[in-house]
Amino acid sequence: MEFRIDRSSGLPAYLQLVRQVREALRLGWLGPGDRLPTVRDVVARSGVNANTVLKAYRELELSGLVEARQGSGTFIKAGLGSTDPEVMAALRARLAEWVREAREAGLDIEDIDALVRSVLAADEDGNQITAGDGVAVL
Amino acid sequence: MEFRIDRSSGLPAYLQLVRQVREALRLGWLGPGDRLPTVRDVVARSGVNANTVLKAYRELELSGLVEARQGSGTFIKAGLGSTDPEVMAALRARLAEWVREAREAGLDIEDIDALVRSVLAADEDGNQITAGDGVAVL
DNA sequence: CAAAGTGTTCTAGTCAACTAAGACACTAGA
DNA sequence: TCTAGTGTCTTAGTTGACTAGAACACTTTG
Repeated sequence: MEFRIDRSSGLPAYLQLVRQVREALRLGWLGPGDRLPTVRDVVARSGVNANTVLKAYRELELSGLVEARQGSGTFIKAGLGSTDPEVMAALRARLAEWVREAREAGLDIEDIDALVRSVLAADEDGNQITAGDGVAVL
Repeated sequence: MEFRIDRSSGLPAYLQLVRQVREALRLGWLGPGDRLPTVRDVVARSGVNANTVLKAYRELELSGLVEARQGSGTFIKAGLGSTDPEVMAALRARLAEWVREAREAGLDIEDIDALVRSVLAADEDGNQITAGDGVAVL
């Protein structure tokens, strides 16, 4: 497991860590029994403070995804991704192809990002009732 | 132009505003001469403080995208999206189709999001030298 | 001119995120 | 048993995001 902390993104570091673990679980890169990098490991390599890492790990523990064993490490407790890895790989391949097409059409990363976000937002609106949960639409 | 402020996302409100204006420019929804919602408008509808909105608009102004005219409003100064609208629409349609497939395969929004992010991250790594710019890879 | 609507500034304060450095408690392995 | 590696806690402090409320400056319209 490798973390990427982007300090310029505006998103709090501990949330970036949480998100990345969750994503790794979604994608099947991590599964029950796997050990996360040690707190000191993350600290040493990213410069993030130990308390920040701890906060991320604690949040993951509270949501039941990991289990911290003092003296030994932090381990994945439950999985998240329920999708067949092969299906996942196929979808991934087709998405990668779409990205390639977009790039060939001259779009840069930000263009692609904007497009993706707008499509996902539209999809979310059409399929789920999320209004009210802290989301204001004006 | 409609803004969506998601207080639970962890991303500062003013950055959400900035991002949404930039995205609208990328997608061609906004162009030079268009007027952004007034500061008081955003305040009234979202509950965000005037200073927060102002901070977002100021950031957009600093990057040369909008122009604030005191007493009259804030207007788009320059465009961002350079891509042909038709090409954009085509790409959008194909992406929407991909999303539909993903949903049919049983993926939920978070699965899709994780997949998209990982593909985009891989793409970015392969095509651009972004190391060093505040991004730590561990 | 007057009024309404616009961006702008100010002061004061709260809260979350993060840093810093150290100490403690527990576990696994030599 | 000792030691290195682990998670955990404590205290103290800095910074940025945000809120609150008010006032000011300017433009447009009637």
